[in-house]
Amino acid sequence: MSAVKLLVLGSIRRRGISHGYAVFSDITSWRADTWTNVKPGSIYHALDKLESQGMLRSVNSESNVKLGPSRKEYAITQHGESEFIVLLESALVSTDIQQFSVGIAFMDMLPRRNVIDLLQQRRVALETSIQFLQSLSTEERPTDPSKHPELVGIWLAYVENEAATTDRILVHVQAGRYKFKPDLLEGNR
Amino acid sequence: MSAVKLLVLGSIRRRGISHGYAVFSDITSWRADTWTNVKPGSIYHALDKLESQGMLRSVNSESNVKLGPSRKEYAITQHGESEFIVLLESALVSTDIQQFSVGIAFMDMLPRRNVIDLLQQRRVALETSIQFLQSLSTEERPTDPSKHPELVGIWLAYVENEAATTDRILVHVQAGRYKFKPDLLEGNR
DNA sequence: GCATAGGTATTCAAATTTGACTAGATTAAC
DNA sequence: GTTAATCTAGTCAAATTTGAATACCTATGC
Repeated sequence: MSAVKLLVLGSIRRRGISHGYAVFSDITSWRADTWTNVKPGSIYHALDKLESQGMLRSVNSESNVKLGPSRKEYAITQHGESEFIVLLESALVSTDIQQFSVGIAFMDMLPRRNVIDLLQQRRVALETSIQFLQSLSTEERPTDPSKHPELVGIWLAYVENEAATTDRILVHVQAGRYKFKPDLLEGNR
Repeated sequence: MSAVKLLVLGSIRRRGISHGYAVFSDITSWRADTWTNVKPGSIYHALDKLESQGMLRSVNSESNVKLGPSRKEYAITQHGESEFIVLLESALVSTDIQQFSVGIAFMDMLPRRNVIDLLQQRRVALETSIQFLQSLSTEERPTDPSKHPELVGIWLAYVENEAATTDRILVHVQAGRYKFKPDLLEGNR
């Protein structure tokens, strides 16, 4: 699963009412097309799919100001809201950089505490990968690719870099940077 | 395009005559299933496709030693050989880590000189990305994701790490590590 | 006043990927 | 010796992604 659904839900959520081309413009304007790979076709497919799953609903906006061909407009449903949160949380723990990027783009939709927790989970998962990769034996004259020092090196460097990146963001978020969804300070529990 | 075609061609090329399940075993044995994402279904699809494009041909091996259900066996054609080289060269310059990994796994099928040249090209492409990402302005209170310091930071760290990784491999290859395809030392030209 | 370029908006066929399923052979357990 | 598990091998429908094509509207130059 790519990050299209999260990107589409997030874009529509921001605007309240939106349509395919606006989602596409958002995504290209915030350069998400370079750090993920979503093409127009995937967006329209995702819109159909999300609507059929009850996460979006069609709205025929009164203020459908014509600037071109007719549009199909959508709004997010309650079901879509909760799906958005689920996808967002899973993106923030994903070791995949594309998923993770989209998660960071929308992280302000969650409370700070929650984000810190998810980032720590990602950190742990990356640490496990580091341990695993370090445990692999390599050979100067590798008999098969799994023993190739450069191949192992590529992936070790990748996960170590992701771990460092995660740590850095964690520090910033813990230090109070960026605005987040207000946390309900719960006196009970 | 994922790295499936390159992986399938490379696996069959190594064995001379092979079949879907053997390709799948190779790929999992050299852990390519963790650093790319190829599932059995994609392999069989790629085999069909490559055959229909004349890059593989069916062979009914005499020594089809039965150890289970019947197999479909393939060998690489001359056309497949040249496609393999094209895909391999493009993998080695790709900034995508999955593509690149597969390229490294098979780099010994090219002459050392050629590999060095391709790695230098990758290095240049990454440098361009670094320059671009460094030129982006960010905001503490980003109005949209493209201005988010952490988002830009994630990608900058990624490409800088890839650049460093490429440099490291380049140094090793230039220093004479690993065996490569013998270079035809050309007196003319 | 009209072609044409560019921005807006979507559709659709084709290619690819995923995930679940089928099924034959061999091994291990009992 | 027969059941269950595992390994070998592949198929197929459904989901997703890609890329090209369509079509409407507005501004611009000439």
